[in-house]
Amino acid sequence: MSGIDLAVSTVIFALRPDGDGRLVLSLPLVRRIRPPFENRWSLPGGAADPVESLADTAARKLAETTGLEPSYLEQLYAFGEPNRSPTGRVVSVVYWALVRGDEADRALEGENVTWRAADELPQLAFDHNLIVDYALWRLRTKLGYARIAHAFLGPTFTLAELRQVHEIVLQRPLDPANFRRQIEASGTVVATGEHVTGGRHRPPRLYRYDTTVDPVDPSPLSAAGIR
Amino acid sequence: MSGIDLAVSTVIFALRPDGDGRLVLSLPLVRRIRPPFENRWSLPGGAADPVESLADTAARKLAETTGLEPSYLEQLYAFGEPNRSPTGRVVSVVYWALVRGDEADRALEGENVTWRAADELPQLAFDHNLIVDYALWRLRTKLGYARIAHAFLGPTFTLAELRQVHEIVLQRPLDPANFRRQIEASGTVVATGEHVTGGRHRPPRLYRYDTTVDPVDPSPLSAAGIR
DNA sequence: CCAAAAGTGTTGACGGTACACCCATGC
DNA sequence: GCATGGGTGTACCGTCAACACTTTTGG
Repeated sequence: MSGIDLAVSTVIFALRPDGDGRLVLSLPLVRRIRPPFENRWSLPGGAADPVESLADTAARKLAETTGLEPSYLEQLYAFGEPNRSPTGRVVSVVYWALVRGDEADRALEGENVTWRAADELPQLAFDHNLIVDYALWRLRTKLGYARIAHAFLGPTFTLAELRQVHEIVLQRPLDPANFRRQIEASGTVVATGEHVTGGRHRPPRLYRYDTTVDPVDPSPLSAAGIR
Repeated sequence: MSGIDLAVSTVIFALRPDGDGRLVLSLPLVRRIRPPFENRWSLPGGAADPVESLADTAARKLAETTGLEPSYLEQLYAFGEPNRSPTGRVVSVVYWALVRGDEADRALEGENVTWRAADELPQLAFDHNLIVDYALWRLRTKLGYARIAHAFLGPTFTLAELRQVHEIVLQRPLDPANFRRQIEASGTVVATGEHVTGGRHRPPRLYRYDTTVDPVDPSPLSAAGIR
């Protein structure tokens, strides 16, 4: 009708072990099986659904390609430059998502789905490299003021694990003492009272995210239930 | 084709004098002349253009309804809830814009276009009240960390004028001394060397925005030339 | 006891706020 | 001179980075 195709894509972040067993910020890519950019890797996505909300479509595509559910999902940007697809006008509403590491371990992977380190991506189809760069920038920026790192972890975690998430995403070491105080001051986590034993050191406390407070985003959109 | 209509709308902010001559944060609304929401006020916008970029469409619609050019334009959000229009599925990519006050004085206004104070809006069509709330939140938040207030002013301005912009948008008084130091420390304005005479007080310096530094947004998108 | 990581305490630099005070102009 | 706003100086306070130090486990 309007001559413009509407698509939904998602940048999916997870922390996965690399060859050496070290956790790396990674994302899944899907191989394009038809032109344009045939055989090139691209972001998971597809045509917008006439009935679903855009966020639901993003979550569904995420589940279809990875078998996972997002623990965090947020709209990134609507990309609509006229020449971004050689086949015609396409406007892509892009979301970004976080998935838990223990879930990502059992993620689908195969001939047409691959996980790659976020900072070592091949040349992707369309403008998807730019999109990932922007999503990375948003993730790193938002980690500074919103408490979303727990979305990479399970329901309970130690502060050392939470700090490791920050360190991997931000790519720099953080002072354990100061990190502890910042998190405790934010009031977003509560101690479960349990401890983790088995390490060759003092047993750390277990925490869980406090769901009763702190919406990550105080914007009017979250109040309206829009993600 | 997909059964989804793609629209572009814009929240246009300007500082305009109210009845008492005091500047108020205002925005233009257009009267809907057909169902749904016939005769209701709504945001300027229309169907996405197959050839133009989304930002260009937003700027063109802005010019068509107000006769003005935006001094700042940025994408706000893509609204796409399935039930936001009673006539069918519509996804609206919404932009927000700032226009200069001296331009806004000669803005078009008539039977089907009206300017209203941003915090005293009537009930608008569709979800446009929510959209304006979000745009207001973004404007106020962004004013705190990005130097965009000059977009409301002419090419040269005094620090008192710039401070007044902040005070009106943020709706609270600011300390002139501290405001001066913050702005000067940001390095985003330079003194022209000229002064404004005629006031019953010491003549203030004139400043202009320093275009050589400080992109308002250091995100990868602005580096790629996308607004 | 030793190693290692958890957790606490202390200090100094920095940025923002409050506010006293001086400057330059019109009347 | 006086009122008015422009512009400067300074003290205080909270936040954060740096780092010394204590605690609790496994071996």
